[in-house]
Amino acid sequence: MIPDKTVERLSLYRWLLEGRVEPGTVHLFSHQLASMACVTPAQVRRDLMAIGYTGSPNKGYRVKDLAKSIGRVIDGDEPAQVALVGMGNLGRAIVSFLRGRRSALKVVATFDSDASKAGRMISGCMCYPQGKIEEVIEEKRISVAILTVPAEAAQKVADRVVEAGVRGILNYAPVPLRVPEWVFLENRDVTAALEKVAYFARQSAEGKR
Amino acid sequence: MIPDKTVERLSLYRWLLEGRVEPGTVHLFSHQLASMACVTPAQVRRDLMAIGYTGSPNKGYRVKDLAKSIGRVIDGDEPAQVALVGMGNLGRAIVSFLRGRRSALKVVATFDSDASKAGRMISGCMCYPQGKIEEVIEEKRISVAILTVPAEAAQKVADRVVEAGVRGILNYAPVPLRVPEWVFLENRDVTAALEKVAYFARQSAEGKR
DNA sequence: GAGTAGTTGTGAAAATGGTAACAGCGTTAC
DNA sequence: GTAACGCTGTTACCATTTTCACAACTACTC
Repeated sequence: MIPDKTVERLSLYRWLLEGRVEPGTVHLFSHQLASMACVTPAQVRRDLMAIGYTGSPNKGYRVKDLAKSIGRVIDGDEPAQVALVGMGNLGRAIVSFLRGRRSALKVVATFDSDASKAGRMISGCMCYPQGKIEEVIEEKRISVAILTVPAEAAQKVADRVVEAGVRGILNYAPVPLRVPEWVFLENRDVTAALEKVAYFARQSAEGKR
Repeated sequence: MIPDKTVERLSLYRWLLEGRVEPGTVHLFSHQLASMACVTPAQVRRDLMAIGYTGSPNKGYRVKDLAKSIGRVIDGDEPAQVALVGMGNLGRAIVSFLRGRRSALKVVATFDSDASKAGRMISGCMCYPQGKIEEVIEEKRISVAILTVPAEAAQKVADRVVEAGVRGILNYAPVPLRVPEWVFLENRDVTAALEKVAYFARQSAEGKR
């Protein structure tokens, strides 16, 4: 099992390799990739060790090969199907954002409690009424859900998507969720992140005084 | 210095204490707060130790006192001033979201490269042209910046806000940023988060097969 | 007043994540 | 041919974060 943080960095490495590299570059050393990703060379080598990719001591890593190897590990055989629940401002922004990026991950369904949004394409994706969560998730074999619903609704929605078969949740609602231990949960509360940044910014400012 | 993760949880505890508690509750035990926050009781006690708050062995923690103590540590004396750069879909969504929440953090300025947005109130906050970043940040003593700009622009904007005096950056652009070591940086790349969740969701699904 | 139940605060251990150091190996220089 | 160089893969070490376990304490009971 590859550690949490490593997966995140691998995703970044791949993105860098797919277009952020000097055009025409075939080989790359760990220190070059490290510099682009703002991490140490040792970190890069260790991360690549986790996926079993091996470079040559004198050429480094083959850009295309490496990107493909990372893809095999992260994406697996077929791309994961993703649903997003809660088409408020944040939900729509995320859907639009993801549509613009090449990724093996596709948002194939969105849901909203507002019935007037149902049945329409919003931000390029079909929006269903919330009553159809179970039906659509099962039918489309959706395994990942993004939650951008109000705090009050989050736990109930989480319970429903888990019950319907979702194995991973990316939670933007500012509330902790209780999920079974086999469901992977990542919290992305904006307020908490901002308070953390503000706290350390202040620490830094006080240190300078 | 309080550790990174602890600050995030403290922020959550405070939010829970300020309204998610059974009305009329005066005292609270660590296991009750832990249950609400979905962490272990030991974790709660450790976190509170970090801010030097101490409860009574038989009553637990005083709800109001604790919330206030956390606030003193996290917020400091005066609330931090926040700027957001990049009023695209995501930027506007975040500004709206933050406006709706009680928080010591106020977004007091936004910026966009699109000149037609300049000088107008957008999502309830004054939007300035990007040329005024330095001027406005210095004038309003802004110490925290949220970046929701395209990947290509992110490093340049980061350099400018740091130069102007910002000490903490919350980065939503999907690109690693190089900042001086005294600037606190938190990355919130949506794609990376989603790929991570998808990876572990798949692991979980394969384990069950 | 002594005993009991239930909690806190904290040292010690475990787990997790990152860094440093080095053996091994192509490649190049001479 | 061989010595030297520079990089990789890997191991051992270090730092940070979480969990465990338990002494100390307070209220309550009898």
